Amino acid sequence: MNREIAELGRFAEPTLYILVSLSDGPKHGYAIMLDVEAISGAPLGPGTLYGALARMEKRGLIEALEPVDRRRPYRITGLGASTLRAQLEGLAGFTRLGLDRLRGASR
Amino acid sequence: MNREIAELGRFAEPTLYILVSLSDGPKHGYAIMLDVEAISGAPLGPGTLYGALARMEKRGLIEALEPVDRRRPYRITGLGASTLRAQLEGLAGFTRLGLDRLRGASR
DNA sequence: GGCTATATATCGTAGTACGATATACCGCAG
DNA sequence: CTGCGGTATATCGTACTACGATATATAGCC
Repeated sequence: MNREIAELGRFAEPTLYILVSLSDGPKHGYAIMLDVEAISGAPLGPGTLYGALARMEKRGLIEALEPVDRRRPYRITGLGASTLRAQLEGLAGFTRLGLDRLRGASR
Repeated sequence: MNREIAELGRFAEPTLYILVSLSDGPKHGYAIMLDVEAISGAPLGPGTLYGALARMEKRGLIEALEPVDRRRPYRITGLGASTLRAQLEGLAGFTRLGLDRLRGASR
């Protein structure tokens, strides 16, 4: 049986990682990069991060706080938190279903 | 407090849904479409499906079986199954962490 | 014979991830 | 005091992808 593991390409979906990172409390971009890399294993480069942050702010998922020194912190909004919760619960159900099926509990 | 929920754009990531669908047993494209729509709620159109199937076969995650009538069934490979398991376990850990942080259990 | 469901396939567009690159400041070792 | 590595933000370009729209063909049914 094959024990190799392939990458699924673009599954990273930085938005969810960033939201989870910010659900811990406000952070600035560079801190989010380090946090996401710590919890996901995969590095989150600036090209991915700042594009995602701009999009998320435009959508009202996060909001920018007053800059401190060179840092531009972001905070998760109510919409961001409820969206994150809904997405995570959906994902949790999906992973449960998937793992059940893999265990052959379909019949 | 805002109770709205926003869509996260492209998070659907059909690859995982297709792998979960096939972990139930071999299926042909149209059956996968119906199955994925049933378990995810969101419809999976042919444009997304067949492109993803071709990519997945090229990557060795699934393999094509002998066509029966007009149906072209696919089966998940060993690599596909171990990849799916690893991805789901990673996702399960991530959702747990995220929901814990949302509950404020970080300290 | 026409409508709906089954079934696969392709094209185009818009959007996105991500590496690469650039800039600037800070602390510190040498 | 100079160079280097870490901190911090920003942008550009490329390649990839999701997904709606469209096309085609068959089978069953009313």
